[in-house]
Amino acid sequence: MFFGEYQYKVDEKGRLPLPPKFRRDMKEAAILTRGSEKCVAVYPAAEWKRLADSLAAKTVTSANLRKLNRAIFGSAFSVSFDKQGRITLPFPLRGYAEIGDTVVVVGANQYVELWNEKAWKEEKESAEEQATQIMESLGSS
Amino acid sequence: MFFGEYQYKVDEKGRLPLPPKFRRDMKEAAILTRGSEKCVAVYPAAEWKRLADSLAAKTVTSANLRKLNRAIFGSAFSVSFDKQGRITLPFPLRGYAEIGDTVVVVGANQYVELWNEKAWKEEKESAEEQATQIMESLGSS
DNA sequence: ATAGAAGTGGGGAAAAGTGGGGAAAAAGGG
DNA sequence: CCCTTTTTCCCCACTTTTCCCCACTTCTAT
Repeated sequence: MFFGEYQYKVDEKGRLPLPPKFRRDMKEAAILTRGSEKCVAVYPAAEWKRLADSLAAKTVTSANLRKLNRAIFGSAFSVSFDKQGRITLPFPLRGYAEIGDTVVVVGANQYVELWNEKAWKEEKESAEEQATQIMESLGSS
Repeated sequence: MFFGEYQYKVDEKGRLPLPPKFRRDMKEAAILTRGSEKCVAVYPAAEWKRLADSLAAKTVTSANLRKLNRAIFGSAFSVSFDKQGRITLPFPLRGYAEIGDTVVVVGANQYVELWNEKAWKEEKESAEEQATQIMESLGSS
């Protein structure tokens, strides 16, 4: 389970550390992919496999399956940690989430998200605003 | 399992590299054929055999199946890697996918696709859109 | 105050990307 | 059928990028 919010620098080589607690749950490797919002999603290998399998199990037309494969696998990258516990952010993802020389690492229960500092601030505000409503509607079901 | 998105140059001789990780899963050779969308599909030999067998298993009476066979096998090329890990893109396929002097190599789980840069950008957007819908419907389960 | 852990930066070796030359093979014409 | 021309394939060389390792600084906890 991942939670908390951390800010780090991204160095000139595109490297960024993950919090030690997160690292331990990622073992040696992690899968990065595009998040639904403008961020990068980081999955532990096992969690990624679970997600990929559940998508593969979904019955869709073959044309849709191809599209789905492209969306899921096309933007996925496997990364490993160096001796300092850093990962290197692949260029396409870095561009997509518009991450410059700083990054916000956010725990999101089953996985982790990487955000542009400014984008995260905005998302956070809107999330806090809506969280109350969502929790109330959840409670009534 | 193939994933990720990589951009390479195609040199004057029609050669292009594949990512080292992909190469390792292709052993010595690969099969190229027309993709269903405007791209080139790259199969590892084993995966290609699986595909060919599954087609052979169907009853040959259907005219449509014969057409399919011609389309798939007629435009299939076996290619090998040179010492630098490159393949040579056969001219007919290069023309079909309209691949110029740059190419985008996309992992799509069981196989790999080669795209014209611009065409991939468009396909990617529509794939993302659709994937979001499917994933959200999955999320409720 | 000190020791350990974590964040940050950079240098060097190895791997990967890119381009081109030459030999062998194939194709074509006399 | 042989010779010439063209194409293909293999190999070599250079450049760029990546990865691994080391070192320094900062923060925290005892």
